[in-house]
Amino acid sequence: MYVSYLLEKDTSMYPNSVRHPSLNLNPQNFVPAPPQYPDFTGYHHVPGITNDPHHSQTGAWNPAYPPPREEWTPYGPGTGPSTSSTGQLGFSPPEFSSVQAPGLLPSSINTSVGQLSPNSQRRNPYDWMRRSVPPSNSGGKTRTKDKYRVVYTDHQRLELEKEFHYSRYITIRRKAELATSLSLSERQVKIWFQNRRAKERKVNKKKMQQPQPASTTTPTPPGSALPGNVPMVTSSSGGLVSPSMPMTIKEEY
DNA sequence: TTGTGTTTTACGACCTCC
DNA sequence: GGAGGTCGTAAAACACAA
Repeated sequence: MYVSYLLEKDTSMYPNSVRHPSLNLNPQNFVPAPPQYPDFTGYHHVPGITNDPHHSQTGAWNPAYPPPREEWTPYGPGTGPSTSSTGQLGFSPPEFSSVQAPGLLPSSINTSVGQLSPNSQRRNPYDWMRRSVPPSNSGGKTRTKDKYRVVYTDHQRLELEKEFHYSRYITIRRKAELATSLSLSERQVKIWFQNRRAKERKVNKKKMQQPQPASTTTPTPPGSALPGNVPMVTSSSGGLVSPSMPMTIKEEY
């Protein structure tokens, strides 16, 4: 997905991440950084995701992530008409920098906007930014109603991806915070994580079925066979560890 | 423009854990 | 029993070739 490519690609965006080196490790093995939610007494998350340790600038995505995708030219100025609004919050690019929860995104994202991707021919590089978003409230949509599926804004997805990269399993507290800051419901956040894990498993599965080329340009994080770098604490990804036993992380508190 | 394949939200069924 | 996990699936949104 696009957002993850952004995350994976632009290491400068999240410099010095403390997360990734440990993604394949148990939190206990997480050396340099504080363990993943070792207990929430150690995780002082302040409203406004920014302050959060893992979102802080001490954290960068490990370059071990997959190489940039050519078409990935993120954060261009959304040109389309549609950057409009999300069901929950409007994050049209202009708003993006002004309205967004302070610090939700590194400033580099916003500042770099126009610089990336000159490329623009058959496909507007910013197309992905212009997702159509339901005009109004996303809540309350059901399958029985005409429009039951909302499209999350890129900002929402980015933040979710960031969180996902930090941990495949979100804590209750983080879920609440994220939901609040992204104007999503906790249920949506939960489901997003579930779907995201499913996607990751699917991708990993696919990769495992394909013969691995001898060399790739994709640096692989230590301990991880997968560029997507999945499995950290958890067991479930790609069946690397007993897929049948979802690891319920009863974190926090 | 349209047809088709893929991705993204959302849900239900079922399972495990507390 | 409730919360949250996976798995499978529906359907909207999207990408892209013809």
